[in-house]
Amino acid sequence: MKVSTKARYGLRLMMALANRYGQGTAFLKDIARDQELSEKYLSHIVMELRAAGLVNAFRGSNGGYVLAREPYAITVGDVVKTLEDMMPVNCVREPAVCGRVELCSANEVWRRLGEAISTTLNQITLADMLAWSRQKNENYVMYYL
Amino acid sequence: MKVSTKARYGLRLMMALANRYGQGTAFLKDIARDQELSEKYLSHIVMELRAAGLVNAFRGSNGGYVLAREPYAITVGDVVKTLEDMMPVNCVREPAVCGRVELCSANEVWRRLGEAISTTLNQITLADMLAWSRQKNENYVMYYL
DNA sequence: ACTATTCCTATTGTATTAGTATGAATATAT
DNA sequence: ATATATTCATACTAATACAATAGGAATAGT
Ligand code: FES
Ligand code: FES
Repeated sequence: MKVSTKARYGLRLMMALANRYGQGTAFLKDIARDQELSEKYLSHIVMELRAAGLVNAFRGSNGGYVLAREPYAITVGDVVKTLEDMMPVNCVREPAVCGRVELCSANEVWRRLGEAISTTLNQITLADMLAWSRQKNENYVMYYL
Repeated sequence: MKVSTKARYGLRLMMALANRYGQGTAFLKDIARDQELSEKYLSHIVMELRAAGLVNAFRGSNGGYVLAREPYAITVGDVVKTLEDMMPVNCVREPAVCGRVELCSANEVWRRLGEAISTTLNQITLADMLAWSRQKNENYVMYYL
């Protein structure tokens, strides 16, 4: 039960964009360098985020990416669910997978788990994360002064 | 973010034992047949459950397995956490994995997610599941009479 | 002794995930 | 126009984790 690196990288990418929201587009190249991630791999990820309407893309020289909405209007759930399936088991949505779902009590366990996961991630916005990050950064700087 | 089949099978195995709790030992062979799972594969799983103190084993002819505690005293969390890691990301427990955890706000997201997962699974007992299952079974039988 | 079970270790198979390669399409700037 | 810098699209390869099997040793009843 691990979240994929795709989702983790995707969230970091979104945070990089959130962090400079309002300051124009960012090149994938720069984000990849800053976050120390493969640009090629990130390009797959950002394309999915674009298809999901979470970022806007501009092609050509001086192109780049921007967040499609303000940070408070994008949740971690939005990001994660476009990059991987947040339902921890298939038989909740497709009862056909396990025979005799009517009799299976495990099904209810996984349904509740799925609900807990999405509830948790849906209630954290990128703006929340920005606030945490800035607070952490303050403490960090203070500590090392 | 899927729960492994190991954990899913393990839970079904535990439910099979819970369902006949108080009626002596069960052979793995029979459980495997009833649940339509590979006995070989189940044998790995049940060994881990035994090592975790969730089932007791008896060797030799007329051996078998029994639940180590009463169904209300075993949670789904107990079962799942012995069969896979319930923490969805490594850097929560081992901050060294990602550099600069102090500055990373994603860390807090995964910490909360891990908490939601274990809270959810820890509060469901095998007895709860038995109750659901019996209720479902009643409805099922009624419906098809 | 015989049989039926659990226990142990090693190996193989399979699917998913992670990452790379290559080049086309597109927009800007000179 | 041409050069350049970016995103876009598709195909391929590599690495890892997961699922399952194989073969036999240990153990305990009959
Ligand atoms: S219906 Fe899928 S776990 Fe039982
Ligand atoms: S510290 Fe692990 S996600 Fe940032």
